[in-house]
Amino acid sequence: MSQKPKYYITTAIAYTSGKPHIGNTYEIVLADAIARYKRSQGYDVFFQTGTDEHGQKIELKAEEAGVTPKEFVDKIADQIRGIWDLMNTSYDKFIRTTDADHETQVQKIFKKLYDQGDIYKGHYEGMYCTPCESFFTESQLVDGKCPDCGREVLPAKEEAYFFKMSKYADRLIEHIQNHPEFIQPVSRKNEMMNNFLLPGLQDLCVSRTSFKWGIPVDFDPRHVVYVWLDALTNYITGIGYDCEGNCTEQFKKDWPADLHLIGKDIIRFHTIYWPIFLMALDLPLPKQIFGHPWLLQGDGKMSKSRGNVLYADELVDFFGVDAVRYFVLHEMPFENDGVITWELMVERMNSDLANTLGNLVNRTVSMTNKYFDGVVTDRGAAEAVDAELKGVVENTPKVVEAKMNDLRVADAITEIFNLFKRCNKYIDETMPWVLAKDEEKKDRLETVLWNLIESISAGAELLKSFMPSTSEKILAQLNEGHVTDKPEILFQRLDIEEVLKKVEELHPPVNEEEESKEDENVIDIEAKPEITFEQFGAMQFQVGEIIACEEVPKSKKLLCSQVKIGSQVKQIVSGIKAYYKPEEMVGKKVMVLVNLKPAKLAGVLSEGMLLCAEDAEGNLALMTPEKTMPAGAEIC
RNA sequence: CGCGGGGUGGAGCAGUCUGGAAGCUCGUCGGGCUCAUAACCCGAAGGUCGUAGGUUCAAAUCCUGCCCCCGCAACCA
Repeated sequence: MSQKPKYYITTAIAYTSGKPHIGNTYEIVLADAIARYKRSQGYDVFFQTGTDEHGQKIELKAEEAGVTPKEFVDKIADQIRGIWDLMNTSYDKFIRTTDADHETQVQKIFKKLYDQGDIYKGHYEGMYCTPCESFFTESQLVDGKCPDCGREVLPAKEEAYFFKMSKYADRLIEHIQNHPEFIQPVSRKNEMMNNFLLPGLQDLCVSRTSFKWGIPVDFDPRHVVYVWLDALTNYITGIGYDCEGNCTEQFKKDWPADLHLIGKDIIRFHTIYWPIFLMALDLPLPKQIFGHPWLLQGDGKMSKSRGNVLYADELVDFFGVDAVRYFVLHEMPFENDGVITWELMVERMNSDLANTLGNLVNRTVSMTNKYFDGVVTDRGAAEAVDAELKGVVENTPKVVEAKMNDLRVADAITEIFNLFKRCNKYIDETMPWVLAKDEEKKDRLETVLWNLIESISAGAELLKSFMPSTSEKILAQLNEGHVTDKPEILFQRLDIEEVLKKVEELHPPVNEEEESKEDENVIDIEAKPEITFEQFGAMQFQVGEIIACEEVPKSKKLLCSQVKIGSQVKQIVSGIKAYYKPEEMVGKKVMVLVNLKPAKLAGVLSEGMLLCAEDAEGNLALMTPEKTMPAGAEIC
């Protein structure tokens, strides 16, 4: 029997729709650092990660690629696993939602929840966005398009199973209020409570009939289990949950999870739906859910046309595995999004890794070789200056432990590097090269070097969880006072200009003109069904002159315009505040859909629609007549 | 009055709960040293702590108004 306390940590499972970028990779590295640290603290750690492989999006992508969905996800899952391995992450289990035992168990869970009345059959009606696999109500649409991706949506109605969320809401609210550590960072807690729990939970759709690539509902095979009941349950199926009661020993030991590490975008699903599923299954809730921030590109969002998408394997080619681990762990603050740029990485590489740490090891090994042929022991020639160094060495593990317990991984690393900085200072304080000139100071010199080796080794030991192979290399070079003949360069300094040049060669920048040209030519929108001339004729378009315009109070995007059309004036509200100022609207002649049924927007009546062109980024441009036309002129 | 987070030397952040000489990393400048990867150590310059008021012996910190940024929610005819 193991006496060690257990620690079960998971990452979110990665969606197998494409190659993961550095932001996705961050999560697994963070989890790995925590897992390794807990192991070093004597915990019996189980660390699970994996892939989420079902859904319509994958079905479509596979079709495009001309392969079966299974072939498609096999390839991507391999790729993801390859990157996790490249990053030297120590996961114990890589679960895939296409694993047979997971699928079986999800079917059983679905059935159980149905039998006990938590899941019921109803139907879903609304506008559906295929790429996002989401239904939206009419009112949620943006310009009649998907609010998430901006693409076309189609009206759809389908039979579906729903989960009764409201039944467990009170219990969940109570749990969250009684366990302040449950949602991390705490600022997210309020967001969840105020926006979702307190106003009342909607029932959650848990099945689909619109695609096939999913786990079939065994008692109603036209349905497949829809995303969250399939994906979230990986945390229990992966360690051997069985809802008929035959759970594995491992499940009994490891559940509930100690930490679900997830991105801040899916906090809602993990802090609301997941706990409620668990309540329905009569299982204890995970102890903590940490929604980590995102790692962002310095100059805006990643975009392939800008050639600035960062991938882990590419960064590893430039910097090496441990350096990349260091960047992502160190640059990520606890609560706000972190920024990562080539400049920043080179700076960290040079100043922290090469200068502070690498050079420290190098000079220590060199001096030990030079003065003592590579072997030193403690001569006991202590002096007052040693005490401060020793104090830092003794204290750092405690500080690191405190930081790690709060999941402040970046801070923990900083503490370790402070130890190395203190070592560099110690060298200047003791000036070994001066001691070396005086034969009588030989013992003191040896003691100084011994203290250094011991201190650096202690630091390297702490570094193990964050930069495992670097830690090993340092310990091997110092080897308890029997140092290597020649110091190995741990991190080579890099020249920022050269790096940027290479990056540019790797990703030739798309120049502005080409990019905009590309945008113009490249926009394809989903084709709508053909209409008749009569249908077209039903719509009345006219030129309107904007005679007044003001912002709609309390709305972020709306402008309210008075539009003169012929002899009448209509009030029209439009979502274009981000692109036009009210004063520049006045006087414009624009294209208006006049006979649209009036509606209220943010409480303001709108009696028509100003027509705009929209590019791929959602930028809008008003349509205006190419020659001067009077207000009210018909557009036909 | 939808909810929440934030605005601190050139850059990135800590400090705010529990008022009491404004701190860290990088960069810049000057000095020291030479064991070392032009690395290391020391020092300096640089901040109206978004803004306007208030409380206080004392405010980055507490209170109030306002401006700006960012999430979530709503909304974009």
